[in-house]
Amino acid sequence: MPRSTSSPSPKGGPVTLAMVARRAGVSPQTVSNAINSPELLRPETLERVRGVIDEMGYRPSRAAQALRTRSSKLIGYGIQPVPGGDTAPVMDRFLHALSQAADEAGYRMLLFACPPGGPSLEGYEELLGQHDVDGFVLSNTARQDPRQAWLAKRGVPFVGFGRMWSGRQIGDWADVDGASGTDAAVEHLVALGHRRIAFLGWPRGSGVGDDRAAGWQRAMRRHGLPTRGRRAESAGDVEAARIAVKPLLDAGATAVVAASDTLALGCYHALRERNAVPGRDVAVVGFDDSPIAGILSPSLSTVAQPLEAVGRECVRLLLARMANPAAPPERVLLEPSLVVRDSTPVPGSDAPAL
Amino acid sequence: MPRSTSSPSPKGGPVTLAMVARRAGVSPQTVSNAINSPELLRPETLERVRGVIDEMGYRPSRAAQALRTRSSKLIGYGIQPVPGGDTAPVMDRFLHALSQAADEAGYRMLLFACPPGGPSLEGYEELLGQHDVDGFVLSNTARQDPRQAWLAKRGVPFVGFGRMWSGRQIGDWADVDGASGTDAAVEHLVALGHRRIAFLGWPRGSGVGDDRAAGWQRAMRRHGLPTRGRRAESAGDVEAARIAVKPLLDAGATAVVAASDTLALGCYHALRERNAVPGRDVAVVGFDDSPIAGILSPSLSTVAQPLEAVGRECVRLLLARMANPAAPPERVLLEPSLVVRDSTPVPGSDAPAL
DNA sequence: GAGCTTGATTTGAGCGTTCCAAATGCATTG
DNA sequence: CAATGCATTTGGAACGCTCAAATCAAGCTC
Repeated sequence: MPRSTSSPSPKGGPVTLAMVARRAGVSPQTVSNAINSPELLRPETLERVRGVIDEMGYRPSRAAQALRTRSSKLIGYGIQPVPGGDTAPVMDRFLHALSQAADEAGYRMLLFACPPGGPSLEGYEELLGQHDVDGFVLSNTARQDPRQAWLAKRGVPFVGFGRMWSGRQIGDWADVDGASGTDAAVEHLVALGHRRIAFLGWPRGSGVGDDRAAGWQRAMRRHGLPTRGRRAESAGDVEAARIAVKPLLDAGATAVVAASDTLALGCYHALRERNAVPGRDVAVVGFDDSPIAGILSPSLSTVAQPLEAVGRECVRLLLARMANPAAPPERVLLEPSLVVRDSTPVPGSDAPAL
Repeated sequence: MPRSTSSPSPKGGPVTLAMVARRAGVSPQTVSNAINSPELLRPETLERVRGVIDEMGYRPSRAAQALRTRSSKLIGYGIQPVPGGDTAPVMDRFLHALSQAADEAGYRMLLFACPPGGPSLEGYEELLGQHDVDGFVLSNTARQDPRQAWLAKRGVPFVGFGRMWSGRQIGDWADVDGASGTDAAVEHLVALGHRRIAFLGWPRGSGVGDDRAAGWQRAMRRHGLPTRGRRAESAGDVEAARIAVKPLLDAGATAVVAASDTLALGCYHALRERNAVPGRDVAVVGFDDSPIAGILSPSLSTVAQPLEAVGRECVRLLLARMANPAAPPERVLLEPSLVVRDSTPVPGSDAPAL
């Protein structure tokens, strides 16, 4: 039964609460209550008012609500230009999840274009017009960055996607348990019979990278497998990875766990160089499940982050914080999941065609 | 000279216009004018008021402004979940450009999470709370979709990223001249000495795909090169492309222009299959300059869309439309640019190492 | 010096909503 | 019958800002 939706635009202005009230023969406050506290109205009044609301196509003005209630129902999100571009898809999915979760809670995401070259705090000062947003979602919060402290001091509720790896922990966050992901990757490879499992990561000191390395190390230890000489570090690009992984292959690794899909791709290149086939000769596992993972040939097994869940958690944490600013900080660690593809073929399945 | 920025949060509420007025010894309206129409004030008054504004850290309340001026300074943008994921980086960059351009004009981007499975119009009805946004940016407007008509009827200003290929043209848009991009690709290949240049595209009927095909065809004709048997169509995924391109290679094509980087990748696979090397044996040009283009080996020459410019244009067109709703529609076509990489080596440069 | 223009500032009202306190009706009760 | 309780509804007032019109002080003209 489609609502009438009589076109309201040709008329003068938009339909206001007062117009609805007049038409329904009640006071404006009653209409307001019909929307915000229906339980206060007598059922028959409620029904009548609702009927008029529908009939007139009334929508409360967000601006007026925001002014009166001091709540804009907006959540800020600072997007940063991604230089390499390889994490863009990840952030895109995250943003989507965030937006969806926010919508479901009656909130909207408001974008703040952080200028390239890091979130200059000076800009933030100007950027965040006090009342504009009810809360903030920060991403890439790996390291202590000034934004947290700044927002905390301002009393603006915020939540981070990502732990803080250095400095004092401030505020709530949701993050993905990277160690658990690489642990699962090792577990998977061990089950396939691998024992010489190497790790290709980023230089130490990056919290995210160290976390992922730790999961590999932990799982290796658990299985009594040696980690010495099985770990290499590389910059984030394909070429650096190709070079960095060589010693690991020379040392006879039969499997490589990489800290990112891009690094895994470097590994592919290194293998091709020596006429070896990823998946057949050496197993490779990436991290992030970026679009390239599915596109590579052979397709790349990788650790997928539960971005939808992270988005939901971020919104949940943020709303909780807004409801109770004094509550103790809450931190959520989510489990990633291993996506098995052709670069780690399970025995019995067809070897990947090259 | 850093502004004082005395922390305003410990105080009671936020600083209001009236407080500033009282402190500066002027009327509220004068403070308002100091911000919105500085030229109305006597220079010395202006300076004094500005001093107090800075000193108190005053920021106008967007909510109150929006209520009074009936303009939220918000631009809506419907983000859709990208299924394949390979255009995500493109849209991510576009969104970024959009946000940046909007910021510079004093606007902010508000995200609408379009539910997966197409923009259900019913949802839009609920989604767009009349006053919420001043205007709308639509993307993926390739085909006539109901949103345009709906927004037009509602009197909501909007601009599309992408022409409408079917149906009546409605409203303003900015788009990238795909034909010009593939034309340039052919031009480049011809300059390298190629004559048997094939085109690998999507099935006919997709406006964007036909546009890109047309550019290839046009350039081929211009050079008196035959196009018969040099064109293949494929679904958008790598595997389909790998298969679809085979006949073109069999027919002796020395170069392939693809309608997307993903299709180009399929082409890479097909070449590898026959022990040919992209760039050395057969030149390949993609479209979109997605992250994979730079990551592939050999790196992929591709046509890059000027997304930053498109973003700026979208904002410009939208603002113009809002300023003058009755103006005739304006449409802008932007030139993409060819990014030459190793898959189309220029003579004299090193052949790409495999 | 009366009248007119110009420039600078103030006054009053209202944007559309929700909060607060008070009023209304009506049944129950001392 | 007056008093009490409860459920339902109402009347201002206020949120912080800007628009339109009014005021005030000079500066000019004749």
